[in-house]
Amino acid sequence: MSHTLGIRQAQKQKTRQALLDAALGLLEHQSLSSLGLREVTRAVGVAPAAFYRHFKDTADLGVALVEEALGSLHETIRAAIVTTGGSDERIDRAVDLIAAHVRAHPAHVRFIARERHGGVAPVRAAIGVQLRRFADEVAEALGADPESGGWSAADLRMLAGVYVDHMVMTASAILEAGAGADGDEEAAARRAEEAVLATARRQLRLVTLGRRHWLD
Amino acid sequence: MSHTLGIRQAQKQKTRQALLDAALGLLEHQSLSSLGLREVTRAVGVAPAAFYRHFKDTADLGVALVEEALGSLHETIRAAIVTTGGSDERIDRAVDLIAAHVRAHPAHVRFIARERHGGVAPVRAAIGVQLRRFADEVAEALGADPESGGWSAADLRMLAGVYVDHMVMTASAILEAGAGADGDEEAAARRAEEAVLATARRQLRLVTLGRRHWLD
DNA sequence: CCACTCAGTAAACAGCTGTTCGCTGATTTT
DNA sequence: AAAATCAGCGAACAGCTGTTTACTGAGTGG
Repeated sequence: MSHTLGIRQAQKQKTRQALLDAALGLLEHQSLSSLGLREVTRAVGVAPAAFYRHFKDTADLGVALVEEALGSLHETIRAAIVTTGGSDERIDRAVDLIAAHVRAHPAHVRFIARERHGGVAPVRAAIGVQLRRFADEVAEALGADPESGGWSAADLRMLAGVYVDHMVMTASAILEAGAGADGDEEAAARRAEEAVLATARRQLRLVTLGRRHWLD
Repeated sequence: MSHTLGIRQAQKQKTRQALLDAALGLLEHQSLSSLGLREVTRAVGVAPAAFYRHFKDTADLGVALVEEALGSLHETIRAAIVTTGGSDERIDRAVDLIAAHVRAHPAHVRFIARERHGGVAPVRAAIGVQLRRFADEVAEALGADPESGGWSAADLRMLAGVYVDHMVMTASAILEAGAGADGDEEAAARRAEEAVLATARRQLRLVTLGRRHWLD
């Protein structure tokens, strides 16, 4: 789509991506707040000073990770939104999409869940902005649904917030379920994950029922 | 209620509490994962080595903080549970209780929200256990409610989970609302907090509606 | 072809970290 | 009154941290 960037810029972006990937890996067992610059460069195999060619901070790197992580989530959300059919089918599909997303990008999901309320203010803010954007998008889609006739914009926004929050919580819960029995008991992990999905479906059904009787 | 402990043990517990308080203060702007042992002792005005007389780790200190923070929350939850009256009154009271709790223990709420998905495994586990305990308690109370006739134990547990999760999320949102416009604009902070509370009430009303029509 | 740009290097800086050691002196126990 | 306990101290340890510096050498554009 664009100017094939020179081999120099290509190499630079490759290193940048390597830094992001290494950081994401290191963040599996710690918070961004304690991620060291040297730690990241060491994992990539690059001099500490090279870090400054790409980011000014580990917080800066964190913000870049937010873009990456929520960029992929955005596609999943759009896919869930455009789903048609009865409410049960839509719920099943939404939960399946979330589960698939967690399976495809576990580190991204962990990062968002961990840093959403984390100790690094710019990262928290970036996540907040994006999630609010998602909620606006969902609210707009809900407004287009004939089932939402008579709903105020504020109520639609409130409902959308419930859906987005529930999605993030569910994604994190799926992750925990997989990590809890990891190692020798893969079957137990599968069962725990299925239990999380079943609960998530029931919770969505509860919300959908409330939605249906909102205007009484 | 107990043996008046000697002046030695009293002094020890005083130092221990000072360490906990100092840590809680330092955790306003960072995650437990990056909290240093020396940092805490320096804030208290005590030698680094003294730390080991009370905790073996900062993770260990974190677990102690979980007990403290969720101990106070537990009382608030019990107060919310025993509330009687129509559903709207119960919702208003529950939201008011949460708001009061956040005002009384902001650092505790921040700690729990931050470390619930944080980078320190033992602390995450401790929070998970306690929140699950709270949910069980809520589920039991819901089961005693005549409005829950015909509900399965699993469904009651699912509903309780929604309530507990929503409470934690709301508490954290109240905190953010207060911090967002802090400093020169106290009026704006009040308005932002009231908006959060209004949304929380509507969300609870939505869930209550779903609950009422669950058995259709 | 040649001047220039600039991603990544190696070294050095002061300052921080967790942990261990033997010690002190007030409190407790015998 | 003598003996034992033990919370807190101060010093030392190796190893880590972020940041700056002058540098190299491959890639670029006129």
